[in-house]
Amino acid sequence: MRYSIDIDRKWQKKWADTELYKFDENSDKKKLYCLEMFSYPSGANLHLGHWYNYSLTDSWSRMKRMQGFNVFHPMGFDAFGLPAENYAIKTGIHPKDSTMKNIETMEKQLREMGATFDWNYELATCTPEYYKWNQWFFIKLFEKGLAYRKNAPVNWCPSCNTVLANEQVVDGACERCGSEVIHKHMTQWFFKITDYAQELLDCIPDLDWPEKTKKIQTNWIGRSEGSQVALYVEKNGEELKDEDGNPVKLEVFTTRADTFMGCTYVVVAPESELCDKLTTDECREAVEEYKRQTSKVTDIDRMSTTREKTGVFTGSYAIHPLNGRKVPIWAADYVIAGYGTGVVMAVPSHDERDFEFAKKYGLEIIRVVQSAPGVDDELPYCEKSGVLVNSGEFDGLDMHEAIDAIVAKLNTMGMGEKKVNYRLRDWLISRQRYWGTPIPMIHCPECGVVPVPEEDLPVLLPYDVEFKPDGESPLAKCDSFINCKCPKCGGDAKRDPDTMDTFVDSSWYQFRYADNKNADKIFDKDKINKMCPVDKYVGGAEHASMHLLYARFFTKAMRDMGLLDFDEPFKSLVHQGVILGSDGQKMSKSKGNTVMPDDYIIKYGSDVFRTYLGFGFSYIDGGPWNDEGLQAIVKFIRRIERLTEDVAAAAPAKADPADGAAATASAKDLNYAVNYAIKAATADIDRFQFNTAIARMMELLNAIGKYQQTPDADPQVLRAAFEKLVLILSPFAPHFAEEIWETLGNGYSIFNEEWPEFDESALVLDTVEIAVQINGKIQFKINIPSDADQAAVEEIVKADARFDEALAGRNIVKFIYVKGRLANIVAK
RNA sequence: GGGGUUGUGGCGGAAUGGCAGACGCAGCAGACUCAAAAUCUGCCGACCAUAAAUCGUGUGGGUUCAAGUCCCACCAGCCCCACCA
Repeated sequence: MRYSIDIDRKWQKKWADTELYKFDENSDKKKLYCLEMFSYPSGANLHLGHWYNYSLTDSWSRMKRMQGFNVFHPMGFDAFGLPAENYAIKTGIHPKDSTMKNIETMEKQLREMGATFDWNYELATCTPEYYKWNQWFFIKLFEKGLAYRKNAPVNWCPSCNTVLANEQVVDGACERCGSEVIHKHMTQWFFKITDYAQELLDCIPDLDWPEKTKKIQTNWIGRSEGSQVALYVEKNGEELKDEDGNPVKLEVFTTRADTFMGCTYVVVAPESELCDKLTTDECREAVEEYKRQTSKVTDIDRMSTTREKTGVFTGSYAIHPLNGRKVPIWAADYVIAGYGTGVVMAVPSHDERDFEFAKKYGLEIIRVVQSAPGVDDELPYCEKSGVLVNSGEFDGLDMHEAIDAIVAKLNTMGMGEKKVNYRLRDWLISRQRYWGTPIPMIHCPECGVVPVPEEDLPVLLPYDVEFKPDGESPLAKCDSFINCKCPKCGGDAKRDPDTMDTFVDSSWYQFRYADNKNADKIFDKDKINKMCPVDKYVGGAEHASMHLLYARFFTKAMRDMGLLDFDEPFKSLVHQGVILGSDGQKMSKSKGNTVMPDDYIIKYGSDVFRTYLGFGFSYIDGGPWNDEGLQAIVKFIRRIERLTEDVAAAAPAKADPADGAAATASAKDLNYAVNYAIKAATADIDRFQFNTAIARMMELLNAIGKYQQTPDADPQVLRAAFEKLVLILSPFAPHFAEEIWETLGNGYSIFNEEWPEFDESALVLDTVEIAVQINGKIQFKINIPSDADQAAVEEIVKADARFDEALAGRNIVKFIYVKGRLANIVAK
């Protein structure tokens, strides 16, 4: 037998013909839902990242299948998105055509991987059968008040006259034409994920997720406990009032209400509506100019504490509610509209950014906190401890008491309260693009915003659309799409011209898989409760904050709508690492450092490639590509091939390595090796540590080779050990293992065999070598009975002549024995 | 700027706080061979002629009987930051 791609093809055909991996919804085995993050069909070929993620997660799920789980393992495509549209703009090939073609190619390649996907459950998000339910759910969210419209900035290229994605903005310029990108405000749809901020936070500790991912989510939600305080506004010498004649209040969130008496100015985000309202006629021109400047700066740069602060006076003043001080209101870009209330109280004496700004613009600086009474610390003094000064009735209070006292006082005036703020912002889902789910809303001049009636769904994405960028959403230019009748009044109306963020598609696909052909419902509740949540979810760590949070939000919203009965979509999560180019850089076509899996598959077969991916890297860390180690697997597979011939020649009668154990010492050694390999490999595969699992298999192969060399080797014992090796290797080399199984006359299929169990008693050795240390330094090694207790070990060690020599007359202070490992003697 | 993360032989990488370098790749030596390939055996962190000893997990501190592992500071690299997916 000689393993090659032909063997891959032989078994792929047989698996397909016999529907070996067909999922049985009615099985009474325990359900296990194993899911990899689905892929975006951008290029025509599967890249190395897909292979790394999918092939090895498939190995994991193959083991689970052999362990007796009813494994649900579907695959599909995240098929809407910007790249297909960009490709279309460049080449004229319609996104639907290129996407469908890419999906076809990728499906074929995924089959060539030899994975256990059941293609009956496939889905593609760009099909009306799928996106209909995006629209349906959008309307449900709208009905619940969880979808709403507000103004938000977009990146705008004034030259191309179009909206740009962040990735299309390179150093503040349009990637196509190089013009300077500005921020433009548009009315857009948001999902109110902030309603779930607290629950999203509360459920994190119970998730079986990587700690770092939990940390990222916790920080992303960013709960902070503080206070909201308010100031009235004076504009042109008069109190500013709203349309109803009520005084306008500037609401400010702060974690440092204790410093409120030191507030000497207030800052508003320049792009906010509030800023426009506050700006006086005299200052209008300067503010407008400043807004033009800031519209070019990214949020990340704006929040940087090292960047030089800039700002401009709005002409209005805020009135401090406690001391009546009239403080100027400035517009400055270190405050961001979408963040908190978009207004900041500035206390230059106790905040670095405020201090820098105040010094630059000559604003007043008043110390209100001292580290201890009478100590004039250098300003800004930002430590979170101290006592108050220059704060009238609050002088002398500890700053923590002062927060309570000041907020309590403000509260009696209706000007402040304790408040929890979250860094998390609502999810902006409108995209001014073609290749996505149309937003199922109608804008009627009479009735306002009206949802499309459920029976009219899906709102189909039209095929013939001009999606070249020229200033409008592509759908807005498609007359047959955009013009419609209002479902309420029947009058002429227009559809929403935007499409949804593709993260909407990927926030609930994990549920649709389980009921992917349901034409009547988003999914059947009983079915989803039975099949979901996902038991093991595997994908890139780059999704730690957004995709994974959005999917959790959708699950909770669906639960509250009664669509399903659990709280979290993904019980257990693993992130595979990133395989970089051999230059240590991220792989990209432009850098020319990509690796094509197909080249290796053709040359070595998919099993060699998969096993190498498992062996050559720490799965969770990834690392630079290097195929030198591939030889390790080539040699490993060849050795097994040769052994197969030897073993197949022996009688097929089943024997256990343990049977021979009583007979010979060599058989006993082999039996130990078999059981150790099974135990360790099983545990390692379970925790996605494939490199050490395969290392244990190599050790077992070495042990089998050694046994084979012994003169008294029993062919049946050899065969039994070899079969165990093939079984535990089978998840990584499925075609190869299937071929061996057939060669051995063991029938079809090896994947219907049970995963081998190990025998703990075979792992108990009579003696064990331990290290003897004095004060932590190794002196010598010694064999002891493996069941010896500390007293017995102490006696054995003390009786050894080497011990006296090493002790050199010192006294024994303490004797520590770590079972089966070492003895450490503390000596003085 | 904020958040996350990594740092171990020539290389990929192992190591529940317990003998650092498992398992391999590459390399070196030997066996087999007319020869080569393949295969098999042995060696393979530094220092050192060799052995012993000593040193050794980015740097500097600390905790501990014991630190690659835990804590603090620093250095270097990588990833993410809300319109890429």
